[in-house]
Amino acid sequence: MTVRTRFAPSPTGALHLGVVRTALFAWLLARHSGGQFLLRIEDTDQKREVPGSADGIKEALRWLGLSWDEGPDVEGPYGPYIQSKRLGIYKKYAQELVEKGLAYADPYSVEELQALREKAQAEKRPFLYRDHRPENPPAWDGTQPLRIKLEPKAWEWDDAVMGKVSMGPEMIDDYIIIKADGFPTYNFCHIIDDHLMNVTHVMRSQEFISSVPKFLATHEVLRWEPPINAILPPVMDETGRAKLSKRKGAKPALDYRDQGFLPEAVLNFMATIGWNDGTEQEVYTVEELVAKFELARVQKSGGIFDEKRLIYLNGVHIRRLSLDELYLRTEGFWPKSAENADAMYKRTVLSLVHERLKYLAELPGLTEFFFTEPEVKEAVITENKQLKKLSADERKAMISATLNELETCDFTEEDLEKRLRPLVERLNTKTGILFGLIRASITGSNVAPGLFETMHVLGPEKTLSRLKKMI
RNA sequence: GGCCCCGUCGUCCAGCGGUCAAGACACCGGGUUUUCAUCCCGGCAACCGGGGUUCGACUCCCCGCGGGGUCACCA
Repeated sequence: MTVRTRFAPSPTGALHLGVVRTALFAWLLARHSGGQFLLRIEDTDQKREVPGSADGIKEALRWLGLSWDEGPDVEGPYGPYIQSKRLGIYKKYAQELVEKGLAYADPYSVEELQALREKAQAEKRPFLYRDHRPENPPAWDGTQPLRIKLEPKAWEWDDAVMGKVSMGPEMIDDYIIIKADGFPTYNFCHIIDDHLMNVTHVMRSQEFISSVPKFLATHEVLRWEPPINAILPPVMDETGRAKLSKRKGAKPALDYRDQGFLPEAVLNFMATIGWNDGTEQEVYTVEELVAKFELARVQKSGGIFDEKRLIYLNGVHIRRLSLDELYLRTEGFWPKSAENADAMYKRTVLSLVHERLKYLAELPGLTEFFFTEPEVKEAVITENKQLKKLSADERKAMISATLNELETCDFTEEDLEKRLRPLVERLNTKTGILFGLIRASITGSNVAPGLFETMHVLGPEKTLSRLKKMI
């Protein structure tokens, strides 16, 4: 049996990382088993649809490399893969159920229903629609909601992640399969699609677990064999008190791209919330994830989204990149002042900050002074515990001596070191002080790459003029 | 509230009846170093509680407690 999984988002806004994790696990299972991964757009709620968000979702998936074998833009044998284009299919199945007496029109108004619900709540008992099933329902003319008739019974099933799960008959009720606007509900049409598209493993996040009996019962009514269900543990926000959601401020996935997070790092991070391979390995390439992923090792308990860990992993993945590869990825992240800079020069600058980068948006802050004259603020001196002890005259004297020494320097790293180290002794000071002063002068910062390499890359002209400016 | 799921360091997690309860992130020390970062050493820190079962429970069972989810013409 070929494994077929799917990711079926609603185009109601940007994709956030909690949802990405669901997509990732489905994708990993398909890729691991050499099966197929489908993308299906579930746009049956016209009111909530956000124009353009389906494109945003696809863009995010492409950025992450979660490629789909069938879906919008990649037609396959079971298309279309957009639910609003499949309305006829759902209607056909609905009609069949009506004819068999397995579905019926709902005669109640929204208000009447609401009143019944409130009454039940006031009496502290669960509301069940089936207690109010109309005895002689009106013929379904398509303007009333259509309900499926489900037999109330207890269900027990095997979930690929949670194991044995059971729920009582109160979890089953006649639910709406076609809304008054003619669109099907998720509960109904996703089952039809998953079946028709031969999806073998259906992954859903934990919020759906109590709906599973409903899905199973629907399969029974349709006389279909249900797929393997897998409930994924929730990803919680940093407070640990709520599921990650855009309402709670989860950032869109593409924000991470714009911050300069690498897709492989994001995938690595998300995969290890709720899954591990049982070894001590923490850093994975995407290929390794594909090779090692298995549903059986997916955790039952939820995990917190700890961005610090993502940042750490991103740094690891950046360091693993070759300089050439990293350079390719930095496009769009350089400071404005680097706009017309020479590619070779930028590449060299990049080599100096390669292992310091945690995410690419840090690039301007780390490299700006290589491209434009830094402003040396007073604070750079006063906030440096070594330099603030120096008087202005002492500083001038040191810089003068440095300028003097560098006059005949060829500005190779070796020569710079050969000149400046002895100067420390001659000036009767400490390396931290002299080098710190030079660094502040030429970079405008107390934090920068190694001094000699920085001076070498900057070259004699800029270095000397910046030093002179300090006097 | 009913129902359901979950419960190991602050965080991600290993463990699957017998371990000094491992690793990583974060944090704190120390080393390397001209700063930062990297790298290397070290430290802090956990089995929710109570009952069982057992020669022996983090591991199995029950009851609490805690957290999350769900009870829509949303997905």
